[in-house]
Amino acid sequence: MTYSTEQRNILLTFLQTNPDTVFSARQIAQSLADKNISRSAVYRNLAQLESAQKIKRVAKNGSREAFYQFYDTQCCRNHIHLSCTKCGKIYHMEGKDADRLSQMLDGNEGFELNKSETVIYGLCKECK
Amino acid sequence: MTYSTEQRNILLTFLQTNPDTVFSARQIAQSLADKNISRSAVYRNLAQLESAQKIKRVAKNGSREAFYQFYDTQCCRNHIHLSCTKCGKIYHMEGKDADRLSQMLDGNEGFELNKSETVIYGLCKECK
DNA sequence: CTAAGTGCAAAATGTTTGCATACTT
DNA sequence: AAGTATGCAAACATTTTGCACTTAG
Repeated sequence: MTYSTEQRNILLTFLQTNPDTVFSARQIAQSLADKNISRSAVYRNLAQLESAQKIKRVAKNGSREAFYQFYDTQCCRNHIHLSCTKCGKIYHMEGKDADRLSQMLDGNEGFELNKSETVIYGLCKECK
Repeated sequence: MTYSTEQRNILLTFLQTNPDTVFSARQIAQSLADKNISRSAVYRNLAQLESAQKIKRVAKNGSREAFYQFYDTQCCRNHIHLSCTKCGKIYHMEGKDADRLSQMLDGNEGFELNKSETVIYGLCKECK
């Protein structure tokens, strides 16, 4: 069994409040510096929440830190994430478009897209 | 000016010989253990070759290591990389298909794809 | 000869772990 | 009471750096 602890809730609430931003563990720890949570609790809970699929870990290209974002199973399943390299915002590609993309890869290259692993990078409407 | 050194050539040759595989710095250092190149030269040359755009650094999802692969400017410009999560091979999505994908993102979401930053994950024809 | 690169060991960075203590159920 | 989580400090893995020495141009 996993307990509901103050620290876990602090962490999840923080990520939940910023669902469309990707944070490094360090940024998270920093943002919660005034809260009652230690560095190791941050790391352990990030790992715990990830395997509970409440948050998602993403690799970021220039950095060797681990990055995390809130992951709403309801909302994010079957979505493809578009990440703006300028403003850092995450966009969710809707079902029909996502399916078209998936079908296109499957048809032309015989490649079966893994939607939850893939992040597409570029510039969003606002930034370009 | 940058010099052509034995160590730099060892490194580049190794990656060039395995153009469709992604290696961590550690794996590279290990594979070159019998060659005349130190750990720091591996790291410094990986960085140097990356900024010279002869190799490409990619983030991999589970790991906090840096990964690198050979990057042929001639061949890889304008390609989208498809990475098989099972066998690890990299596939290059050809011009016409890549353009269709790019246009589709631009049209439906107003998102301008960055081809060289994006890696699409999934299962290749052979592995699925 | 000069600028750039090398190897080594030490430092820095980001993350994980052992352990005694505290909290949840 | 039992099982789980916490905080701290120490350990760890990967990468970077300082420095004296070597090599390419």
